[in-house]
Amino acid sequence: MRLRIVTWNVNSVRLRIGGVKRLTETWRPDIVCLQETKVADESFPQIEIRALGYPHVHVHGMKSYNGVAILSRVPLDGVEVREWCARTDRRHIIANIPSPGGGLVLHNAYVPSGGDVPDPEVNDKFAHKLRFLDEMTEWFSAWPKKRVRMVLVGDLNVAPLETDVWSHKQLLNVVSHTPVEVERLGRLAASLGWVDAMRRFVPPSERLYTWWSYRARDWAASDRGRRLDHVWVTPALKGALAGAEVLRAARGWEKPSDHVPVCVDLKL
DNA sequence: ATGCCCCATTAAATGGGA
Repeated sequence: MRLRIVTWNVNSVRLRIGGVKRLTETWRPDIVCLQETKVADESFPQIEIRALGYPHVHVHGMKSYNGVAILSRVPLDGVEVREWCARTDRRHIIANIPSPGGGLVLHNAYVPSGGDVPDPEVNDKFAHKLRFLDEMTEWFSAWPKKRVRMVLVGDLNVAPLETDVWSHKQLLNVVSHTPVEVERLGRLAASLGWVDAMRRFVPPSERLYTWWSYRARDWAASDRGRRLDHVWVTPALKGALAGAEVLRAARGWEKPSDHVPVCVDLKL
């Protein structure tokens, strides 16, 4: 069976219903993971989303900030949420996807952006980001390494490779691409031997972005992007990877998010 | 300088994004 999962930082789900519709018509994903929904659970646009063909909607949101959601064509079970860094800021939702040969565990996460100054001593937001990554690393390290079949998607807010940013040199001291964050993300990846699905299909020698600032006069012409959104799978699923794609065109849609959707196909 | 916009709150500013 083919399983297509999409992840998208929508930057307000209520403002992006049209974008979600267009995305689902373009790619026909089985499951859509959203971040930055920016809406309390009781105000989530359930009816509009269900009408797009996703009757199974699991939300974990709050007013104004953060928030994650999983939209699915198929029923999911074991839905859980996790909070990190002793906060309740709604950044992680987990579900089991039934599949032949045992289910998959799906993680949908939104890592803190980290503010402006890349120094945890003077910037609490950056300290929060590093602690968030460290706590996730510790938690994933406790899972059984060999057999676990898991997918981690979301806005990890770190662009790890030199080709994940428009200028490695100019972004070395800019939050999202600093060596300390890249190292922390590397430790998270090592916790379970996570495989970077996007880079299995787009070689590390090629530039690849999923985010372009709203502030650029012409995002496409300047093309100063970063790859902040990721799809990772555990080694047990590496052989199931059948494709990955970035919907770059979505950045040019009416009322765009500053992030674009990323798609992965698994052959199970 | 990369860039000075977008989103949610609430009613003109402010906080957050990255």
